[in-house]
Amino acid sequence: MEVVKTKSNDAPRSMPKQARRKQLIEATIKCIAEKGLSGTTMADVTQQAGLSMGIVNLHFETKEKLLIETLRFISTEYTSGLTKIFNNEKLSTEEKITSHVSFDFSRKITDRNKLAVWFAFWGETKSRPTYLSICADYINEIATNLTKLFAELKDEGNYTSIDPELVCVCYTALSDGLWLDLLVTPRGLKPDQAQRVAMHYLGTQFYNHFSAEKSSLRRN
Amino acid sequence: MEVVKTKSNDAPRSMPKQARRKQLIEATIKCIAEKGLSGTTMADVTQQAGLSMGIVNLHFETKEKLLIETLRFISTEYTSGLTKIFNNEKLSTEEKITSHVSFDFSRKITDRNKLAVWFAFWGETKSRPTYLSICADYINEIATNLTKLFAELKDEGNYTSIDPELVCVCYTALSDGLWLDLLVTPRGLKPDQAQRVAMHYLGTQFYNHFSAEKSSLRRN
DNA sequence: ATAAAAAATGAATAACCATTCATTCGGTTG
DNA sequence: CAACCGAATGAATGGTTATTCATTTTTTAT
Repeated sequence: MEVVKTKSNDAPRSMPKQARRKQLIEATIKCIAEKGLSGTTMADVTQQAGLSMGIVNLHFETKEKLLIETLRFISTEYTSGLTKIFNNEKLSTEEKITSHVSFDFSRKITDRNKLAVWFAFWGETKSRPTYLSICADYINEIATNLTKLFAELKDEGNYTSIDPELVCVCYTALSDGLWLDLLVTPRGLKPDQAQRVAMHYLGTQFYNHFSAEKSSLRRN
Repeated sequence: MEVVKTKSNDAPRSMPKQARRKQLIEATIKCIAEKGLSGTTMADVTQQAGLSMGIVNLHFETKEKLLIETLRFISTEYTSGLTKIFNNEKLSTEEKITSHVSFDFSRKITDRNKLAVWFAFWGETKSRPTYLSICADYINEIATNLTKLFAELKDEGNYTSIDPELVCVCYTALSDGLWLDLLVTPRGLKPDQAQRVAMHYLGTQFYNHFSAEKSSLRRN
């Protein structure tokens, strides 16, 4: 058990409250991965968290709000990771792009529980526009940033026939598809192989920067 | 109303029975698209079909079985379309590949209702392996066929450094990601633009066959 | 035309599940 | 130590929904 320091009178109660919320969100992620979005009940979540039935309504008011906060949680985790890379002054354009790709296929992001949550929500966006509205902003921001990076690298490398926007759309769709692959066929591609596939595509565009020499699927 | 000929005594009752099943499956597709997998009730489906409550249990025994048959229906529709192309003796390898891509982004396949069903099920595969097992066979078959086509085109065009398997994985992930895009942001890419993105990638591999001249996103 | 069989209906049932709230718990304060 | 207060509990509630099946309607066979 953690000992929570309540000496300070600035944020005494809010800290433990946030911790509870995070605990419940993490329980929710696990439940969605194990039982699906439709199969996840309040009883499941609270039991997974080792707490009692009423706790979710106490902290989130409603099941739907818990789900929304869960989606927001993984969205924020993803976006903030990428924003950090994009704003890192120490990295060159090329390094930012490779960092972006590495992040996309890092353990944190390709965790199958989280991927299950992503796709559970994507599968419901048509019927529940709220889910989409949570992600819409970050999707646009990431696309804008990534397109900028591709445009910069195009200039730096004197590539003439590259369409940065097209490359961004293509890369984004490719990584979405690779995530789906990682989720549904865990016996197939492994994250590092998926990353190599993504780099293989970027290698076709920025051939002087991302050599395709080692992008084979068959690797020791 | 259709007039069903029941003269023949070989398959008299089975025809109308199949028709009912198809009617219910189509109602299910619409409901899943409109209300999500978790939000789709028996009452919704039967009402959508203009029939009475008990009808699903009569024809499918159980809700779960209806869902499984619905997934099987769209899987079969997709696979049989591709198989027809692959087995069409009149088409050259190049034509088979372009037909494959055209099919992937045809109206029939990019119908947002059907895409919603696809991703609704993908979002639940981790918790319900049955859903995956329905698709596992066809996924493998399609990958095998497509890899073969890429290998053939590689030989025909004397491309030296192409890895057909890698290209197949990359193309497949790319089209999955583009479908997701078509589903969640219908204001964004249109099917024909998505198809151009897919061809843009193939153009990077088979540059002598699939010219990249008109793969820009911005098109009248 | 009539009987028999099949298909369809929809009210009733039973299971499930989100939410509520009276009560308990644990810690802080005076 | 006693009074207080927010956090947590979990049994009870009420709404929802899959499934059943006795009855009705339609089709087929004689």
